Formats: sequence, C-alpha cells, structure tokens
Amino acid sequence: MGDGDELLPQPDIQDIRLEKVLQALGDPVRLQLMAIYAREGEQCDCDPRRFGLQHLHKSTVSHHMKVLREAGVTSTKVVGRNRHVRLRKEELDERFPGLVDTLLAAMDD
Amino acid sequence: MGDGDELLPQPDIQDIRLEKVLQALGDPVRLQLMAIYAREGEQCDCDPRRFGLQHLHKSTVSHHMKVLREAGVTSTKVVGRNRHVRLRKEELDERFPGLVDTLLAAMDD
DNA sequence: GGTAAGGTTGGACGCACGTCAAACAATAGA
DNA sequence: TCTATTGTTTGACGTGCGTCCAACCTTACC
Repeated sequence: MGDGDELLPQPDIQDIRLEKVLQALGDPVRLQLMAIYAREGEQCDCDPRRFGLQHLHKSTVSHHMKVLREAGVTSTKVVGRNRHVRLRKEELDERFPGLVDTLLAAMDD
Repeated sequence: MGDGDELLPQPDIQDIRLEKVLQALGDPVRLQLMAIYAREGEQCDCDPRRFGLQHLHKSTVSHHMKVLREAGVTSTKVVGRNRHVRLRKEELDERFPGLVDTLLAAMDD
C-alpha cells in the first residue's frame, strides 16, 4: 500500500470558494464533522458514526463527506476499503487566514 | 422621531447560533449584504439594491434581511418608512471572536 | 384626505438539500 | 474462492430555500 492509495477529487486551493465553505459548514452534521477531524488530526480513519453521529445512515455520512470534500474543507485518501480523511487546515489557513481556528473556537460554548 | 423608532425582533447575544450564522452567510446575496453593512457602518439606511443587487425584487431583499436579522447578523431599526440596518459587529465579536473580520478579509480576493 | 414611496406578507413555483433504503463495487481476511 | 466489511451510488421522499408577483400596510408629503 502507499502506491495504490488514491486521492479523491478535491478543489485546488485557489478554487476554494468562501460561500461553498460556509454553505457546507452551515449544516450541523458537517460542522460537527469538521470539529471531529480537527481534533483527530492527520489522516485519521475514524468512523464519524462513532463520534456522536450514530443515528445517521452510512450513505448520509458518505454524502456529507462528499460535500465537505468538494467544498475544499476535507481531503480524503482511499486506503484499502477505508477512507483516511483530514481537515485541509494548512490550505484553508492560507486561503482564509484564521477562519478554521475562529470557527473551532466558536464551537466551544 | 427617536421615540417612535422600533427595533425589529432579533436574538439576544447568547442565543446567536453559529450554524445559523454560517447558514445565513452561505448564500452569496446575504454574504454580500453583510459586506455592504460592514463597509457602510452605523445605522445606514442604504438601499441594498443600489449596491450591486439591482436584479433582486424588493421582497427578495426583504426576505434576506429577515434571515440575517433572525440569525443575529444584523440589527434593524424602523425609522419612518425606512429601515436602518447595521451589522452587529461588537456583539458578534463578543460571541464569536474574530469571525466577522475573518470573513470580511476572506472576501477580498 | 389623497397619493406616492418603502417594506412586509402571503402564495406560488422550481430547485436544491438531508435523509433513508436498496443495490452495487471493491477490498480484506478466512 | 467465499464471505464479510467498508463505502459509494442511485432513486425516492419530504422539506426548506430563493425568487417573483400581487396585495397590503405605514409613513411621508402635497
């Protein structure tokens, strides 16, 4: 493995649109997902449904993941039959300085 | 006037929800509206339709204003037959530090 | 008072969204 | 190879959203 790993399609940094990011994060489930991946760090293969999202169907989670990825919020690598997802923090920080940290801080209350 | 001025219903600071704010700002028109009111400052009675939103019906603008207000983004005071709208910057800064400035900065590109 | 102007409200329409269910594809492990 | 696991895709359903239009309500100004 390592060679067969495939990166799922995602927008380039300069193509990340603020509206798309805000729209993606406007959904409570996806906002929660962002927080999960921010906390879990690099390339975790954590199943979101073990982090307070148990009630959601797997296809629903898959849908939300796609929205986050296509908005440029997350990056997904295929590893075997799992998906390693990470928050694109460095890229988002470069594109929209302070946004991710601000949002994460805003969620603590 | 001054006595008859009425503040349209809006959430208290502690009741402002991040998801609601993000959802409200996820629409390009409303994101633009926030930028307008951030630029125009205190209690401007500027008609949004003179700021690049000419194509929108007045009822559509009214709808967007309501969404922004109910999300806690803007504050609207009735003055005669006009509405004086302002961005609730201080309150948003207190509730979600750095969010407004981050978003405004992110729109410049 | 009558009329015009600024905004809101209600309904209608099309479209997108969040969710689930079932079927499918691909990989890991026995 | 067979089977179980992991995730995607497609379709369907209900709901909500963005928009316009028409009617309405206030207020300002002749």
